Amino acid sequence: MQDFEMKINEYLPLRDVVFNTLRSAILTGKLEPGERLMEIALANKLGVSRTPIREAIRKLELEGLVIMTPRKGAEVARITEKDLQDVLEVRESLENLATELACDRISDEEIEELKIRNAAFIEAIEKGKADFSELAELDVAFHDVIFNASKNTRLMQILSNLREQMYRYRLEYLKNPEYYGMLVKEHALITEAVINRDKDAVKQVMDRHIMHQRDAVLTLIRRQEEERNRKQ
Amino acid sequence: MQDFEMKINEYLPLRDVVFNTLRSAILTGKLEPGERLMEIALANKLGVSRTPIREAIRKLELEGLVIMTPRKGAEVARITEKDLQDVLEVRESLENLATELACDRISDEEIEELKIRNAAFIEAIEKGKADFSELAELDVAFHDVIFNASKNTRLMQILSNLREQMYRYRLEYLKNPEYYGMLVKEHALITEAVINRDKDAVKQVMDRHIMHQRDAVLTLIRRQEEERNRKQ
DNA sequence: ATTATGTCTCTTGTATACAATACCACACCT
DNA sequence: AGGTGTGGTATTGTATACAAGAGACATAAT
Repeated sequence: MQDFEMKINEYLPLRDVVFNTLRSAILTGKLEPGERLMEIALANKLGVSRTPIREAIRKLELEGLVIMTPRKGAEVARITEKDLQDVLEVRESLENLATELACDRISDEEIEELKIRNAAFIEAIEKGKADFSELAELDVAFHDVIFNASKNTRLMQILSNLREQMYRYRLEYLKNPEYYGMLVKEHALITEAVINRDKDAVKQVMDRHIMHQRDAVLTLIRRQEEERNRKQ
Repeated sequence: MQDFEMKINEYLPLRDVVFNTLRSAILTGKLEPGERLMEIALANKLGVSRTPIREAIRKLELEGLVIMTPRKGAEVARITEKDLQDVLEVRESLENLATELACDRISDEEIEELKIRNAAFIEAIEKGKADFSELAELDVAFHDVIFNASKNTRLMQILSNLREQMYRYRLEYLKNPEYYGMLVKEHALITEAVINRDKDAVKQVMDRHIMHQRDAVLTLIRRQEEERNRKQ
């Protein structure tokens, strides 16, 4: 268990603070897959009682980030290749839906926003200054504009959840500059297609975008798998 | 607050029993939208302490069935027409995905299962004996075969969640015999198309199936809305 | 040697006690 | 009359206490 700390936010209940803390610790790998989440240990570490810890774990459980076995406790969910494949299959379908809806429903302000985010992402990549998590955030911001433009709350919620499930892997993926050119080009095409409200074009490029991400992530997880096997 | 009781299951933690109890009370309307969920009251009613109640509420919160306002408490989420529209939009896309995947991946045993479920549903409708919730269950069982055949765990999970969000409305919808003929026909077509692994046909009929359901549910919720307005 | 059993400890599950906050009612002031 | 303040009460938030189950280890029986 790597170190992680709580950001204390005066007006958020402790359980939510704990929830956010644990969540991001899991997503960034500070809590490793398979690691047990022991209430007392976490409570001491974060300086609170077991109650908020437990309530936070309940939420993580429902989100699928931790697995509970009754009377045994919680552990960080292990993500298998199959899990990722499943997530990617659903994302492919829903990102498409979101982008098509965005074509119909995006407002002029949102179009401006999209242009700005796109430019920011490109700039960050080309200047090569941003670190990977900043890059990830810029990427998220770009796609969020499209999600929001779909005007479908439920869709946005499901998609951001699916995206978070893959956060770890996406981060690794953004560390590999070999993909940058492709990413920039695809974002540009997506932006253009959405602005023109051209659903066919959007579908094409979005399919490719997700497919590339899929390939990259799967390559990555397979490599990790191999390493793990070699270690044994 | 209508009456509802806990099914006591020896080896499930109380929090999960409470969670399931509250959840189905919400979905079937025994707990009405906007109703406050007060911990002590619920705890007394269900004969447990506040702790399991609170943990159940945390999960319902994440699922979107209750809305929390810090230091004020939880209330049953109000479902607007917009919410339903959003859910239906996502379902449309995902049911399609599931059925297409099922075409590729369905096994011979599952095909047999599908035929059986289809026949059972048709029989129940034609004999007119089953009550509405039985009918709903048979319908669910039919669609579940397809979900399972998609072999995508995440997809199955999201879809059954979305379906549950609409449970109330679907039940009303099944009370109206005017839809029965259409339902039976569509199920038959879906079965046939999946068996033939004919994705194009499947997409067509599934689109129609969901569209019809969408229209029915939206008509319904609008009628309810009017009634509510008349009452005031 | 292996399996069964019992005890000890660690951890979770549940209940309860205590703290803090929000809401409501009533009175008071303007 | 209307707004504002103040206290009391109801409800949530958090901590802790107690109960019970699961795992580990040791010991005894076969």
